[in-house]
Amino acid sequence: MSENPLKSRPAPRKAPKQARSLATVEAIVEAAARILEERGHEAFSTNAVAERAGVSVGSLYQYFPRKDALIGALILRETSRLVEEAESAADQPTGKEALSALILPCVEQQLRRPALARLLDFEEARLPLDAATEQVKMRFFELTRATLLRPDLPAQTDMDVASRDVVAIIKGMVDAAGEHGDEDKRQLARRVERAVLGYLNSG
Amino acid sequence: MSENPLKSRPAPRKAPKQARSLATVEAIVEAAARILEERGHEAFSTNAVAERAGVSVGSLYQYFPRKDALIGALILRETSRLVEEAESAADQPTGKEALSALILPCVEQQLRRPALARLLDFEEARLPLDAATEQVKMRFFELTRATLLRPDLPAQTDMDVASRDVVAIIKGMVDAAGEHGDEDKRQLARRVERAVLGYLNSG
DNA sequence: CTGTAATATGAGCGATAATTCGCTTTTTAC
DNA sequence: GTAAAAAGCGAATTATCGCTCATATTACAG
Repeated sequence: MSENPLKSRPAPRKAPKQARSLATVEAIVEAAARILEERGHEAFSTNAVAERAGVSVGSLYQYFPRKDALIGALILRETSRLVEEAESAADQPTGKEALSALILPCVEQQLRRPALARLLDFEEARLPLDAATEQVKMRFFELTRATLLRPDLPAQTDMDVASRDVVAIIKGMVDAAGEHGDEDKRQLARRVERAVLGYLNSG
Repeated sequence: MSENPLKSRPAPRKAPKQARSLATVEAIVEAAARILEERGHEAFSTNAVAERAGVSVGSLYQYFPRKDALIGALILRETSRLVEEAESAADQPTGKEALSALILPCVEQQLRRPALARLLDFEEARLPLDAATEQVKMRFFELTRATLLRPDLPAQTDMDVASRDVVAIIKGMVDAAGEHGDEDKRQLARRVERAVLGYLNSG
């Protein structure tokens, strides 16, 4: 009755218990990242990832139930890092500073590994995400929303729409910059702030 | 000497001469679009496209030298349509109206077939585009640039950067809207205009 | 030291899918 | 009508790749 008719459940594999296997899992995830960013989705095969990680395919399948789980793990890793850095927004004295503290991590994340960031952004829309990832994403949205509520920023009529728009503006500009190539971190961050503040002010 | 060692040339296949084959080519391209937007990259196989188009794989390969050429044709088709509609920007009396005339087609294109638009946008970065497509894309960029030069819009210090940013803001917001689902065309267009004007004004 | 649990291995199964090619059918030109 | 060109066909070829499993190695508890 609780079986899987066609599409199988998330199928949680073995969790690493010893230090050795923890290192294996990390190596696999990082290998997946490198293959994706260097050679794209096309070359992204489980065999390629295993080889690059210096382990066997069998080991890979002990910790990741299917190929897509690798991408899932990557999304979780990268999103968690972004949100951790963005948490500092909550501590800023003014809304304007909080906004900067929100934007800078996005810019840094994107410029650090542009190809990877862009690709994962796309996969995020395609893959069903697990609860943990969904929660981290939600947290970022909440941080944005709370920032827009700061008293020194112009009030918005619909906070949900405004939050989505702001996130979309950031994502769009930062993505384009990653595609275009060489960009100065500070300059880009300043331009994104300009765009977002411009949007908020003209509400 | 003029041979292809490993990666073959664009390999131009037969061009359709009769009405029958023209219809075949169109059916194939549209089938490719439908498979991509309905079932994603995963299900996008030449056999699936041929079947959906009601032709044989052999026929498909008479007009498209390889699988990717299907996506290339789709990108050209969609981009051309967008640019055609955006041409009206040049005829607008004011810069503000020209900006609207630039933004509206983007919004319409995206909301018409959101999944397809998003996917092609991603493929555009992955695939090497032919000269024709490159030229159409350039034309859109030029239209944007010319619009930003209108005297009633605030002057920008770096027109290239400003143009890229504006395109990025449009793309980002419109993409997010397509992902989010139900959106009102007019409302979305108005919000994008707000964002772009806000950006331009705070320069 | 020894038994057991954890971890690692990689050849190979089964499935899918890109592309070709010899052939048939349809259209056009005369 | 007929020959040649254009269009269409789809089984067969070839290759790749996701994933499993029977087996080997390593770590750890007592």
